[in-house]
Amino acid sequence: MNRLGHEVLAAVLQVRSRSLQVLLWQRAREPQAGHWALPGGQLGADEDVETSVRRQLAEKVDVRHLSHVEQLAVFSGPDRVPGPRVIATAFVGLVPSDNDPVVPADTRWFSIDALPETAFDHEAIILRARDRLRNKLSYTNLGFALAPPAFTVSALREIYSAALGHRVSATNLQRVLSRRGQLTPTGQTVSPGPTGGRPAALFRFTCRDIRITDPFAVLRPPNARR
Amino acid sequence: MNRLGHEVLAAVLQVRSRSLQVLLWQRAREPQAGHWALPGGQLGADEDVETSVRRQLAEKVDVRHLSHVEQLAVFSGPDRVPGPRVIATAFVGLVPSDNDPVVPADTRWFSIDALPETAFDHEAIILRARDRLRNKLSYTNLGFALAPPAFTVSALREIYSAALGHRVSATNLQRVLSRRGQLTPTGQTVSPGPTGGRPAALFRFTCRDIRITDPFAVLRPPNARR
DNA sequence: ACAAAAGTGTTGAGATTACACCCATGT
DNA sequence: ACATGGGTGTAATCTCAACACTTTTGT
Repeated sequence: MNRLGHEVLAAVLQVRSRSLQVLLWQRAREPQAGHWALPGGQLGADEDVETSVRRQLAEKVDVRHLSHVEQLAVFSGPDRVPGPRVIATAFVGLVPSDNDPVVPADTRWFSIDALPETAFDHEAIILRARDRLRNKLSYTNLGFALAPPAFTVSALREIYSAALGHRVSATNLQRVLSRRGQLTPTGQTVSPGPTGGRPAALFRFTCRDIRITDPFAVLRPPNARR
Repeated sequence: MNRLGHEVLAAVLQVRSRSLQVLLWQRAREPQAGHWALPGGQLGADEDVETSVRRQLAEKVDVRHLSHVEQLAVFSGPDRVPGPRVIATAFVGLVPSDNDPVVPADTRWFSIDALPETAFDHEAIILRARDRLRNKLSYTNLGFALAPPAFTVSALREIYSAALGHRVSATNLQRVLSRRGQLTPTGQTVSPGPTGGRPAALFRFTCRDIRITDPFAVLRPPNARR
């Protein structure tokens, strides 16, 4: 049987400083020393790819910060890395924006809009991960994975704006998520800053497991009223 | 380096006799002789997974019949097949419903609602493929991959009904697809059957490359009217 | 004429954006 | 009082399902 190397890679995304950022580490050795790479590593003998990626990520970030992990795609070009062939299963990982996990010295966050020189095919993986996130923010409750446990609508607006790459209206964001039952008020409020203003109510996501909240409006079964 | 077997598998789907069917072949040898399996095979040394799956499928169906092929997911449980470990990259393949490709003697179409005894984890792959197709029919133009080059709205309704698993109204199907610009009239009509009726107009899909036709209605950029 | 199948008109429900307006707090 | 940020009311727009109605054919 033809036997091949197999690695898992993760694009770990977080909204930091109002921009969508990805966690990368700088390669110390050839090939491509100095280039920035996605965390990951070789698939172990007794683990599936999901288990493996969580194990590999533990070397870069405290896995307890990861609010969501999902498969993205296989990258399998015969020459995607130099040397012996390695197939990669790529993942998206998400970290809520209030966390600031400790990361190793060779590891940094980069805004996806200003990536450094990346290794191999990792830039393509990062962009695919970003697109996946943007799509799922629209039709699932995936916001829970980017938001802190409790938040104001303004704070949530910042997160969505950064992740989607365009302005989001706080008014309408609250209404859309509320209608879908995604937001639950905690009952608490936050006192306004020194400049005044009405105290903001704190919310949390009703459900912290991914689910489709916007079943596609078209071509739905007859008489399937929500 | 840890080296593993890697195979590609495809759930080739087609609407036949008003039901969504999948192409399976019957295993002649152990393990699981007699069970029905997805077409596929070992990844070659100099091909990526997309290339490989098309090559493997050529042994079962004339590849020219395939209107669309896309990655589905990686299946990587360490014991998903007996013997040495093999990781599978699974695909969805689609065949337009007017084709009846010649298939080998050990190969048959099965309705997804009445699967035979399947091999390994292939049933899970088939069901994932079905769900992927159903979702994409709603928010992309993927219907083109199931429909013949030209068709009446009734014929298209049959195809969508079979693929989605529920009744679809011809009236509303035509309106939704037309509004999205997916349908182009050919100008031709089909003469009615012996029972009479108005002649049906023939349509074709405007575009035969997959694209998202229903950009998610929510959380779209400000002032982005279509 | 009548039945059959195709296609159009129309209505009502629901969702979403944009924007005006009201609310609660700090200075 | 007034500025500031938070939150609600509401109108205009779109989309879609349902169903009545019209059109075009064969018998």
